[in-house]
Amino acid sequence: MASIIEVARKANVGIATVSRVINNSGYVKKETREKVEQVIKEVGYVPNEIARSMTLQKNHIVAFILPNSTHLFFGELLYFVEQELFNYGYKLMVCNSSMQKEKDIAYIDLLKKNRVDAIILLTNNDVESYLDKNLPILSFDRKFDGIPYVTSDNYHGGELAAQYLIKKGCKKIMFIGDDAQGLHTVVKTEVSNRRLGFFDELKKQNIDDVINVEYPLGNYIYIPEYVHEVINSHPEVDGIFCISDAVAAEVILKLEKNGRRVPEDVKVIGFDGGRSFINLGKRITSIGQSPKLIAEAIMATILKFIDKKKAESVIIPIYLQEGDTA
Amino acid sequence: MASIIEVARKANVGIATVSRVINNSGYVKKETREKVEQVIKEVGYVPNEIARSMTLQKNHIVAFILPNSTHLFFGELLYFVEQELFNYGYKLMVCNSSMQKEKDIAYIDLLKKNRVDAIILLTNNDVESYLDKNLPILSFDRKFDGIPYVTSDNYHGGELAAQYLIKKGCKKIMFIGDDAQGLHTVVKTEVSNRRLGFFDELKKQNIDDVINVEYPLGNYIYIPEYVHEVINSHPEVDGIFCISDAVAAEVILKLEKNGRRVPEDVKVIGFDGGRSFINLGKRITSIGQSPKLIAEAIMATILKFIDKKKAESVIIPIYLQEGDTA
DNA sequence: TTGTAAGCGTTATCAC
DNA sequence: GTGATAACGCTTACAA
Repeated sequence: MASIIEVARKANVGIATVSRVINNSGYVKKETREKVEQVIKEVGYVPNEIARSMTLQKNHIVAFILPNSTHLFFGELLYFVEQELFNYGYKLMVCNSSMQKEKDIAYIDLLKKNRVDAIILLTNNDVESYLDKNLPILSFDRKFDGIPYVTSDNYHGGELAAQYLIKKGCKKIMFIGDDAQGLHTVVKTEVSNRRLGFFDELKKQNIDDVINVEYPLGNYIYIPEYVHEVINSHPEVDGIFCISDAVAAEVILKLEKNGRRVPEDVKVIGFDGGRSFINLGKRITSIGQSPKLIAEAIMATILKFIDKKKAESVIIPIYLQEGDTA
Repeated sequence: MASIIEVARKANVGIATVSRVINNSGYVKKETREKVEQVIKEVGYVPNEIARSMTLQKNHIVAFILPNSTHLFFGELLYFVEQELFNYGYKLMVCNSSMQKEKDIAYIDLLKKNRVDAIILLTNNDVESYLDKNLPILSFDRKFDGIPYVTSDNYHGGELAAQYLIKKGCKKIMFIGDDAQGLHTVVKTEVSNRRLGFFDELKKQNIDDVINVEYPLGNYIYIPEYVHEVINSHPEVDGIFCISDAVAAEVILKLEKNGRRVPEDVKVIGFDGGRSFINLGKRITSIGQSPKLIAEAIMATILKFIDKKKAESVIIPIYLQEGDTA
């Protein structure tokens, strides 16, 4: 494949001139430029980004490490992140960890070697010790020491969920989630604030007797069997807040299988929003996160990294998304 | 950041020796190796992949250009492709074209500059003239001149759909799809074989009077309003094959809104399978494609590119996935 | 076993 | 305006 040297030779100019032409930098006489451009076309020259990255110490690649791009919300976030990056001339490398800590780590190592311009990290694993503080890493939904993060306003989301269930007349309330604030898992995630906001708001409204069902993090979708048993053993419950729409969907399915109508008998509200509306059944009432706003905040953080400015953590507003289940 | 030279100096060896150590290549005396490894740890040296790519003319990056990673089937395919690549030591760059031809082209250009080791192309746009035949490009579901492709056995899928509807007793049958074989769109896709196999099989079973509803490709999800009108104007139809599960979902929703029960009054069968099962309503009966098998075939093709062997096109088997709608 | 040096394809500095 | 040339960090003959 033709290199800049070949172009320079055929155009009877120095390589610096060719470089100036392709980058539109510095002064080049009009005729020289035209001559060079013609040769470029003739030999089908395409600049080599790898060599460019080498000199510039910058490859315009950003990596996104996430548990699973097929998870509806994560996948949507991925899409918007890619759009933002494209608009700013960056490419996206996708790294599915499949929830495995070893894969998180393998990817972090890999990306260090690849000198990517930034890493977006979305994980529930305790990888703090692998995170170089002066590497351009930002995290979504997780706090790691010295690493800026972007997250939705999970606490307020919890409050909204509580308010909504109460407004709808629920008396006996339950929370179901795979998040454990250190009880079962090591890492404390921002997601646990959903539960905190929810419980705080209930207390504020004088509801203390709330059933809290937590279980160790799995694959974000399926719920351990015993959780369903717990639900069944509480027929008095008439309002449930689930940590995600995926969990809400599972819960609703089981409730209806056991003859309890949603929302007539039990109201269920989830978290995430967006695409949970695209399905053949009920639309899940949910606390919505905006993947677009989140992607924009992530991009802004990355640009700060690139400008060598200090990046602050950001909290993105959430909203209630009314559906058919609460 | 420390380079190989710094390590060499501090370990009192040549850079070639350091290179041998980090790549486990060639002979290195045990003590020398240990000394070098110790220095590497001390200075926190991480090999620079960019420089490595430069020398090796190979960057271990594969790019996947696709319309939209949030599309359920595409997203799932993306996930499996990434897994395959990871297992073989390759990284994945994701390029969402959002169905826009200009973005397809922009990405193809970008990837030429980046000298990626392979490009997986999934598009409905006519980008043939931008496809360098000696570039390592493979396509999914589309035939481009001189480019190997991987696709599901769409034709047989169509046949299966026909057989199933007939078996279920359907008499008046309709096909709905956004694929146009040149009627509306420029590119002939492999997907059009779904329709061909379907019609051929019906004819074989002496059903000739089939209603064919086609419309220009949109975003894979929403259907033009007039299609719904066509459906309504044919109350005699009792079996519908839709080009995808996304389309089937739309169709089922509208049918039920208009008081026609699925599958009691009308049986509907889609195409894609897999995740359409995860929702709060009926599971769509579908002709399933296996993203895992497809990803494996794609990986095999990429390995052929890398080995400079000739890559043949591959057709992946499909299967019937019974659900609640037919 | 190990070290030297060429080469990979750019950009940028500095003369001219 | 333009052209040498160093530098980026690595791999790999080739020599020792």
